[in-house]
Amino acid sequence: MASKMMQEPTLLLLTALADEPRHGYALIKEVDTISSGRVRLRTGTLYAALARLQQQGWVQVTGEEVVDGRHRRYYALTKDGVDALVGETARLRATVQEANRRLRLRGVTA
Amino acid sequence: MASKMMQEPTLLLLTALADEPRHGYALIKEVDTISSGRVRLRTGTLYAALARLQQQGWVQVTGEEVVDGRHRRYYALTKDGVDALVGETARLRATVQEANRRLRLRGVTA
DNA sequence: CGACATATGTCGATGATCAACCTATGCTCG
DNA sequence: CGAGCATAGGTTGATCATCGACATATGTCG
Repeated sequence: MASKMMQEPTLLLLTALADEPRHGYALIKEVDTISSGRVRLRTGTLYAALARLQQQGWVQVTGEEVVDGRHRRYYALTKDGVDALVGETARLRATVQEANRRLRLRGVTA
Repeated sequence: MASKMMQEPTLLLLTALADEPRHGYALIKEVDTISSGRVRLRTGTLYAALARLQQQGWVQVTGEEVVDGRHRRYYALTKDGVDALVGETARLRATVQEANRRLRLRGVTA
């Protein structure tokens, strides 16, 4: 399992869930913020990803509520989800370091 | 252009080309090394990616040679390719930092 | 002679994301 | 009071990078 690297929307989604549970619409705005406006999660991407991550056991629904007549469903990272995010960031950091090391060899200041 | 994030095989491919030009088969082994054996570039992925990156202007063929009766085609990063890699690593580093910051808020030592 | 490393490539399937659409409520502005 | 926007949930078909399998050829080792 989990042999293939996650894509940027998924990584940002897990990052947006890393500190506390959030509901779908809040995740879209949070990802927008985290990525400095670069990534706007589409609902198609979001709900497909949440369904997939739940099936993988990385994310789970922790509650629902109605605020001002609007329904909210909250999602949270599981222990496995936290582990996955920790592992992914470690691997990415290593790759980024290696890329920058090679760029410096070439004379590029990264 | 270049709105969508590159995937891990592409990132590793650019990283493998970051210090010096390499030929296809050498890129497969180099990516394997960089990723500590985690990512084995399939030739389907490699040559499709090289074709795509050439069309994007990030990679170009810099020479060909025959060594021990075997044909080698060398690929290198262009200026745009270097810029793309620098930008990508900067964005990834920022996301990784943000993910780790949130994980620490949760009490996870990343 | 058979197997393996080196070297380049093609092709159909898979799957994550995108773009576009849908429903519904509450608030604000004119 | 009606239009438009932000909030909140979702589905569906298309796109495209990657995967897995296959194809071809040479040099080397046992």
